[in-house]
Amino acid sequence: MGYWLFKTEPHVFGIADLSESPNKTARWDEIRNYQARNFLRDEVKAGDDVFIYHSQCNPTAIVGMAKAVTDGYPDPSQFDVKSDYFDPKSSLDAPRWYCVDIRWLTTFKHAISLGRLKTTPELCAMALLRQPRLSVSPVSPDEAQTILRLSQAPA
DNA sequence: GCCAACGTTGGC
DNA sequence: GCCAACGTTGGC
Repeated sequence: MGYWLFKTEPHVFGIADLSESPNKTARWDEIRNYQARNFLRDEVKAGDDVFIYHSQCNPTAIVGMAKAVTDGYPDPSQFDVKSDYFDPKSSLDAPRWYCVDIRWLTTFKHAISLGRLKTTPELCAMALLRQPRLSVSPVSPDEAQTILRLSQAPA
């Protein structure tokens, strides 16, 4: 079972939107970056755990967890001519973009700020810190355990 | 709002 | 296939 980190801007869609209807799933879509796409298409599997990270806010932080309830599948928005995310170069035969459905699991009592992540030695190799612009990134099992430990106590 | 880093596009 | 120009992201 894998661990991932998904980034989102909370003023658009954040952990509060996920937890609002805890039994519903949310489609994590509109991702238009090839590296992130490759993870969604090839590696994200139903049952994987997903850390949710809030960007473009203060403080930026890992704020909770969700669970992937599907494998990655073609993002419908790429076929919707009315969508801003419509991609004329994509086809049903050869979809270019992928998405995944997730369900809220937990909202951390103590969000883990980017500053705290950066000063935690066990996390120095984290993809989030190495490639800060990548919106879907892998988390190793060791990193996941460290993040869970940090979430249990304030900084 | 600024700016650095990074990703994408398109002419050649 | 290179690379300059341009667009986007995201921390601050």
